[in-house]
Amino acid sequence: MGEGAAEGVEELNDQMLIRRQKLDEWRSEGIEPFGQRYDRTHTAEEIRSQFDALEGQTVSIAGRIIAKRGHGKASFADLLDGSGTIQLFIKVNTVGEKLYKQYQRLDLGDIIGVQGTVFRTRMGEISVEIQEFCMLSKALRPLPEKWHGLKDVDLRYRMRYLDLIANPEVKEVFITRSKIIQGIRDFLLARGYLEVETPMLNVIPGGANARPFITHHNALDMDLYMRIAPELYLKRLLVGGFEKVFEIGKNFRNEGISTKHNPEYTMVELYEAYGDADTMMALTEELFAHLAVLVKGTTQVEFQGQIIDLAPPWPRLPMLEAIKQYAGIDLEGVSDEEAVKLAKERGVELPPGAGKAQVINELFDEFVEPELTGPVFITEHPVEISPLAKRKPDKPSVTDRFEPFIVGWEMANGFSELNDPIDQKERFRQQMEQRQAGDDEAHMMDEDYIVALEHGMPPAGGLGIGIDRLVMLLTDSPSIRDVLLFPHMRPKAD
RNA sequence: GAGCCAUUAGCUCAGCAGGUAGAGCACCGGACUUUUAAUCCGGGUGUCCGGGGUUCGAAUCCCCGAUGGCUCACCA
Repeated sequence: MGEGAAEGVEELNDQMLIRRQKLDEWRSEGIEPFGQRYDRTHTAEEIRSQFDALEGQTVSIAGRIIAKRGHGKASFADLLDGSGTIQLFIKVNTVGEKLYKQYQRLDLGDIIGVQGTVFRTRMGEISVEIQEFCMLSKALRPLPEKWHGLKDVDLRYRMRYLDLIANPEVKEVFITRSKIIQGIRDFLLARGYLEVETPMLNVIPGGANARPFITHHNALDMDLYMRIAPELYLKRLLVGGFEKVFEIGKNFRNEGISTKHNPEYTMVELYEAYGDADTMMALTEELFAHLAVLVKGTTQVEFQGQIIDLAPPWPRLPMLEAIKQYAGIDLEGVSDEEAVKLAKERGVELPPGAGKAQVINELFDEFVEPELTGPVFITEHPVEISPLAKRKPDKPSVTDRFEPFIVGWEMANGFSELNDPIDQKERFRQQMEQRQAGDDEAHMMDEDYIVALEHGMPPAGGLGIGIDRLVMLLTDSPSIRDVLLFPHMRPKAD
């Protein structure tokens, strides 16, 4: 991308040519259209909110011209800055012929600095009457259409800056995203958590069942993996004596792209020594409700027409009970063979060699998950699909794990952390078997992590929350691309 | 990865019983000293996504490809 333009291969359309001509006109008058620092006294929003104090005063503002309305010897324009828009007014007998002519040369999209007087027009619009203005940046390409905005989703994602200019509501989503992430950080810091950073380049990718991206380190001449989760590093920190840690950052998973999946996505993972799954469920409820109030002012959240109340406490539903309830199949005490038979009777496809754990997983995904408007905690996942979670003391075939579901999506994942190194090694061994059987998402063996556990890790609760989905929920965005500034796109080949 | 749909001017979209393209905004020229989707007069600025094919003739029909959207599959 950009090669063509850089080499001047790209053809200029009439509007681009005219804007380049205007660039030359500015320069022929000794004015550099790509200007310097500009000291503003106010933003557009401040002028509007502080109008009573500012009326008749001289202010300096800066921004992008997004509309012009000419009336011969007087003109109006709309100036957009980071706070919003403000109307500009200019009269030839105030500024003189020369400046007025220069004003008329301005194109939509140009960025200017304005010194002028605050006043209200006959129609009641708070405005700034230009006394002086200067060029800060010349726009060499036209903006998208003012009324319909930029609709082409391909262009919106590829040229997000235009989307942000043309569709102001898009900005709001990303402001909310920032508030949510800051809200999570504040919430955890206030509870004594320490924010840490762990490697994104991994020798052994762990902490999740997923296919990783592979990259290469030249000096070491070795392949490295982009992390699929920070979990195993964060738990090493529990061994080291940090008792409450969290990390906010990207995970990378080499899997499909959809309205709910982007190859790189943002997670918060946190671990609390001496806690357990119950500690984490309580924290999850509180955090979600807190964030909803922070960005919406209420725990009642509307998503695509349905109202979800995030106020704690959320119901807890063991996986087998959920399957009984939604699929009408009771797997309690059922053998592997019987479980597989029951699933096949319901038309569920299973990989060869699947056992009861896979049956539970498949039945849950197919019959239960879409029904979970929630919020609800699904608990007691089979040990086979939870290789890093502690077993329930009274029920060793399942783990002390939970996943909150809202609007049918898995929003997070948490459990009491497995701190028995011998059990952990055995779990890894089973994962390796699955790997050898062709499951390339099964966990890899991490001997170094076992060694860490052998030094003693306190019992702990752990939690990972998919921040993108959380932002989707709280901004009523149906696609993950709407909450990512630059979602992954194929390069445009032409 | 599979299916369906889309791609026409800078932007938003018409045009698709096959006769080489139109509108609004933007842009260009002109008028206009309080407009706000300003208005009025004049001007269409185009690789109809790309490449083949059918046809006297293709934006339109067929095939291949590119990109995007949705659905499904895998996952969070």
